[in-house]
Amino acid sequence: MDAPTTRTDNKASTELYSDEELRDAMELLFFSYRDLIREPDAILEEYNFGRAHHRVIHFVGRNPDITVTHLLSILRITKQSLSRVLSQLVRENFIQQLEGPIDRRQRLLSLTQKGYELEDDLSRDQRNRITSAFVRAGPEAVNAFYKVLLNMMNNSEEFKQRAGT
Amino acid sequence: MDAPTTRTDNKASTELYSDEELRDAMELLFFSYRDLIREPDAILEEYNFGRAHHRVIHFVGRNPDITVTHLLSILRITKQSLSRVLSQLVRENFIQQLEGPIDRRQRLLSLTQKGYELEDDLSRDQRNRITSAFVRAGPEAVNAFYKVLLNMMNNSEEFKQRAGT
DNA sequence: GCATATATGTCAATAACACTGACTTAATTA
DNA sequence: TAATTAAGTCAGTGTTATTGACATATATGC
Repeated sequence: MDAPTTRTDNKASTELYSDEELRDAMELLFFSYRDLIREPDAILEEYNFGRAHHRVIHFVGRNPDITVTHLLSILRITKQSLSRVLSQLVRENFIQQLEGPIDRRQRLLSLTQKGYELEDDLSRDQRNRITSAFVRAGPEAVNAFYKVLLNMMNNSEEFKQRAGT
Repeated sequence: MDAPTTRTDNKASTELYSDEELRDAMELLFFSYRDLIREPDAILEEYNFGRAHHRVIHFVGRNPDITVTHLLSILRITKQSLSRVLSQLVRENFIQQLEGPIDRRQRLLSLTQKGYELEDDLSRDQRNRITSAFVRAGPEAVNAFYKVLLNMMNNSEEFKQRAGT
């Protein structure tokens, strides 16, 4: 490698994981993420939808009767950004908005039958991919996979709590 | 869950991994990916760069003397999309282009000293995150993590070959 | 040596998805 | 009643991608 010393200056070759190994891990995440969204991307195109629509469909599907505010906090986008996507999904009857029974300002979001069907379609290849990856790697590997990713992210406690239900 | 039957119709509760478990895995990837790019995103902003610049810096850093064509095939974007980002990075002296010694049409790309410094900066938090996730999960978990992600992606053989060098 | 193919770069128009800022409306809460 | 909250809208902007059409220099096949 003809990289200058700043790069190869690895602090210590005695360290557990080399910088290059860590960069490998990052690429692995990059490539597997890319391959995971490839098929849904193709399906979305048929509807003239984009990834933003997929994310909304996914999180509304997993959190029936979610409020707009809560959805915004998960997606971490602005109201205006969500608006375009969400109003399209409502207009085309993939998502329905119901007035909150307690707080009538709220518009509780949920998937319609049509929305569930699209979600099923969009996630099919992803579920197949993950299943086959889990099966091929074995059950201990699945736990390890969860452990590593949870350690990588910020609010892992919150996630575990949600996923545990 | 009050989802209609299309959703909860899980084919079989005897299956190894439930649809909800698989959707958990997808969210886990989504959230950890998002947290991984958070810090680099903030650094890029100081330079008025975006994620596209980061990707170029990363892959040029890992593949010194890469050709434009090869870089395009890794990134899977068009020449025109790369052009804007790459010419900026060259103009600001993060990347240098050298005429190919054999094929003089080629412009071999590599990071300058300044480019390596930026790459180091951008990847620091990511490397720290991954290291700590690996350490906390233990060495067997790291192998399992690789195994699962490799099984999820398309050209895993190609990746393993590259990463193995 | 000439025709063809390849590597790179550029101009122009368009689209998806995000942003900021400034408001409005309706309903809840202090 | 006043202030706050939930949701939505209008207008303008920026980044990153796209397609299509060309231009230039170099390499390669016959």
